[in-house]
Amino acid sequence: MPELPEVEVVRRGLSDHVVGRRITSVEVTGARTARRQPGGPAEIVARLEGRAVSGAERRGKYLWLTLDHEHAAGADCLLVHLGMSGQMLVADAGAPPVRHMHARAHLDDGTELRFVDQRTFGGWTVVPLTEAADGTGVLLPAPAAHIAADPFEPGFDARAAARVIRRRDSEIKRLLLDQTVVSGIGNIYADEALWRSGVHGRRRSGALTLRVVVETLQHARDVMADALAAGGTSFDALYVNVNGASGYFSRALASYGREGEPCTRCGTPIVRERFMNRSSYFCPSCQRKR
DNA sequence: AATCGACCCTGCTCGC
DNA sequence: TGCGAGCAGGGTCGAT
Repeated sequence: MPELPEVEVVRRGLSDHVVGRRITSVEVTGARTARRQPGGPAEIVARLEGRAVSGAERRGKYLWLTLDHEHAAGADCLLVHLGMSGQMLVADAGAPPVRHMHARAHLDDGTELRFVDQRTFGGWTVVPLTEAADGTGVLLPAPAAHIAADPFEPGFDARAAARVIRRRDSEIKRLLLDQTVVSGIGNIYADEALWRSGVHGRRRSGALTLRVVVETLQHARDVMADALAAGGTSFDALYVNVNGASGYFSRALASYGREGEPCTRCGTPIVRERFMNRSSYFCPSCQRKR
């Protein structure tokens, strides 16, 4: 479900409703939710109980809550990945349980933070913070230290990312989706960015000019900014995650999900193609393979 | 070393 | 109405 804009909406909600709270007790019932945690569910519980949440951070699609600590060297965090269907919900204590809830943390203000995930590709881990592998000096959760900067970060360099893309030998869409090249872009926004720049997703990256790749990355940033502006508006105080972009999806997407509908630029019907075990949508007239 | 396809899950919709 | 196929915005892992 979530690409960068949706994860950012969740982060903002956590910042408003969870940061500053202390975790009083934790339950982790989903084995798959804890599958990345050495020590499993019990380790997550042990390392969260009694801790205060000091911040809500994000890089790309990776989200984490920083935890209070006595010594800088021991800084750690609750790393959350939403996968395809994960939600972080804030509910009043005693609110009825919901289906697919795999973990929850009771907070000292009488609310509880829930992790709900139908397809179970998401997860929680409590991990140390380390410096990013890209040399920006940003602190990242250790398992996400290899993730590249996302287009919204001050340190993001579109030209540098474009040079990496051109140096690699693969299809441009595949590289846009590679979180170690540029993070935050998923299947929808990759298609939208490629539509905006008029590039077919199967073009080999090395065959594109630097300028076109830079433009595509800028389009990715712009389309995600548009989605964030649209999705960030409808916000329910009780729910941290609000499927923020649903209104945006129905109206503003130019290519994704529009198979058979006319391209808004030229009128040619949008085509859907199988790509990496998912779908790609593009305009066969505006976006030529060669 | 880098690239690519298979795979991990559940639930919903669609066509027969 | 029932049933299988296909699809869904994620990442990881092993084979090449």
